Amino acid sequence: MARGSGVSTATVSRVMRDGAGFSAQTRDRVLQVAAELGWIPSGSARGLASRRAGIVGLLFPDLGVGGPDSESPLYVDQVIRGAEQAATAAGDAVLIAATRGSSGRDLALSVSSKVDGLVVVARSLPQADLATLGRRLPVVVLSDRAGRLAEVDSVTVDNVGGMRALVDHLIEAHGYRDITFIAGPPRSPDSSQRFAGYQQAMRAAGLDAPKLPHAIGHFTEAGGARAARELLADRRPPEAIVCGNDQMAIGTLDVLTSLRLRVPRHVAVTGFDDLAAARHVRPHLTTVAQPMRDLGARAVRAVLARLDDPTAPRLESVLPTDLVVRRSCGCRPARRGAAGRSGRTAG
Amino acid sequence: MARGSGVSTATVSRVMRDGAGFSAQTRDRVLQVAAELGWIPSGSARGLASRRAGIVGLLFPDLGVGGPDSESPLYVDQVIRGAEQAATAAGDAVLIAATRGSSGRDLALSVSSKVDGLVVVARSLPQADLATLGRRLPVVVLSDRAGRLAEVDSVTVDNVGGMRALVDHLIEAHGYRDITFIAGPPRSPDSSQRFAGYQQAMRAAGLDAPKLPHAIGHFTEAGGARAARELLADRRPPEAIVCGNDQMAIGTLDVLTSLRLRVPRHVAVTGFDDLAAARHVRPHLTTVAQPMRDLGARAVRAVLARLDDPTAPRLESVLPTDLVVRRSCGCRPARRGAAGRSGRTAG
DNA sequence: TTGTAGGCGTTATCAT
DNA sequence: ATGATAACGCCTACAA
Repeated sequence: MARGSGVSTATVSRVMRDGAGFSAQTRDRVLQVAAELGWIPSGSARGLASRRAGIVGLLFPDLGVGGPDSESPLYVDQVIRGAEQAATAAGDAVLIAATRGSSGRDLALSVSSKVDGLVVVARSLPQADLATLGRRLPVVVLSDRAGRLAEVDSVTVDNVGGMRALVDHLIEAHGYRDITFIAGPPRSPDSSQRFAGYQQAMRAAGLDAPKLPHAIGHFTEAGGARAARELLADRRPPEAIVCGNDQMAIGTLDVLTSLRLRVPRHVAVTGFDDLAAARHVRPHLTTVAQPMRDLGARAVRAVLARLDDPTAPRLESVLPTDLVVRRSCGCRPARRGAAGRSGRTAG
Repeated sequence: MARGSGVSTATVSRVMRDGAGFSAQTRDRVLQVAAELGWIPSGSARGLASRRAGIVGLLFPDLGVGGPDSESPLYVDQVIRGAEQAATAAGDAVLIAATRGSSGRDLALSVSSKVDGLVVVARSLPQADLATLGRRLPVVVLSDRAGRLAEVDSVTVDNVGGMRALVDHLIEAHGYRDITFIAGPPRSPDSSQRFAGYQQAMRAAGLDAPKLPHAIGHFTEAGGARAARELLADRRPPEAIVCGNDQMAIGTLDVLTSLRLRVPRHVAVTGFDDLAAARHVRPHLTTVAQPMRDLGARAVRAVLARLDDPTAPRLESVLPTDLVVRRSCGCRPARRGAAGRSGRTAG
């Protein structure tokens, strides 16, 4: 009827949705009255009627459950930014929630009720729940091939190829043969894929590849430091220490410094992720860049696409990684301004 | 009626909301059927009927508009995490959206329709829009005293006291008198408050305080580097360079290194924020810690509180900051394990 | 171009 | 403890 102006709710609705079917005059009138009244359409009512909330959910893991220091993998921040960008560009919004320990299932249900689809970052949820959720609404898993088993779409990164390119570089450009690997959590898909890439590179060069990582660093700075300390207690330093991510590499660098071992002169060190910290740490960290923002953006787009076409074949997108050569592997610094990137990995 | 079990929608509703008024038997039955069907209540319908979406919105600025490199203040990530934690703890969820340039108003409206209340980070929105929004739903501004003018709640940080404590330290503990200030964007409230803190400390020590900052670094690493380069082109290095945030301090460190000036021997350098990078950079950065997560958490709680009691007096919360003394100011490193913190600033 | 009216899936109020 | 039944505020044919 009259939202204050003299038109029907239908007309107001048409105007507010940018649809067609009204005169410019009517539109101006409606818009003006709305502005005067500070009136905003109700998202809930709109969502109910159109069965589309205009919201995509993003679930990510919060490890170190509980305390104020609870922490998620650092790359999650970038994923969130990428997701936000893609969603906003599509006129949607993103809802975020961190699953903490066993409360994950309840949280997932609560979030599910508010969104049209879900992006689930690796290790946020047990696989069984993924499959269940996937039957109710579009679900895209990130950095986790569990999607395949749960039969939902997935967007991942070429961990194997990235790590392989990195280790190839250490072997070919620097001639290292004695290369130690510090892994992340045993059950992390990212970690095991990266280790596989390391094994492949070693074997391809005719070197012995261990069946298991030399140490476990849990993807944290402290964990990496602990792993490095243990490694070096046993034996003389290897030629290179390859870490499963940047945070562990940073912890390793600290330990080496305190042991008066110079990097890269005495030992080379590498990471994975290319966090901002990789450029701040000394020496600058040679690592593998993941397109973290793009990961988030693509996952959101995949959700939106699935909403449009529920029958499309399952998506299994693998994004390439980039080898980023800096000083910690033993390379000389590039000239100022040179990017220091190379070796884009195929998807 | 029968959602598959044999009870009315009313009963299902009661069970799903954890309310009372049903037998344990009925509850189990409803829950079981729901699980079997994979049924989840509709958030939209629920929101419409109860006029409560269970969602809090978070608006933050995305500067460097446009390109894939668009970037927000780094502390925003932490604010988001804190907001998520507080919201989840309260059974709500948080919706995030970055305002990019002039599209801010539309985005704000779109988000407003989907949420019960809004947290608005400084510089996301023109002040006029803040006031307008504030009339429609609870709005809490973050890091910006604009809240006062717009008559909405605000949560800020004691920028003045934090910077003052830092500069006091430089003057008293190190005896510096020639202290240069690199500021952020001219219209940033954070920046001008920090400059004011610097001025206060200088005057209190009987030193000359400039009316304007010696240089402007726009809160970015590149901007800080540029500012440092300009400063040092003119004159011999000052005893200390105080930067308005950590990112500019990091840029400044790079420039000093490339000019073969040692920090802190030749020049002391300090930051503000205590980003993770402050501990990675060499030398470790003396800075002022802001409780960024807490900032986000409190803002969300303020929104929720306002929802409960619309008539409560306006909230103007100022959180204390912590002086974090590391090596870049000239202090010797603390013993391992010592926190290196001191000087909590009053609110 | 505009209005009318049924329906979206809950919650909340009354009954029973 | 449970059921029936109006709202809730919008969208979407359908009609004019």
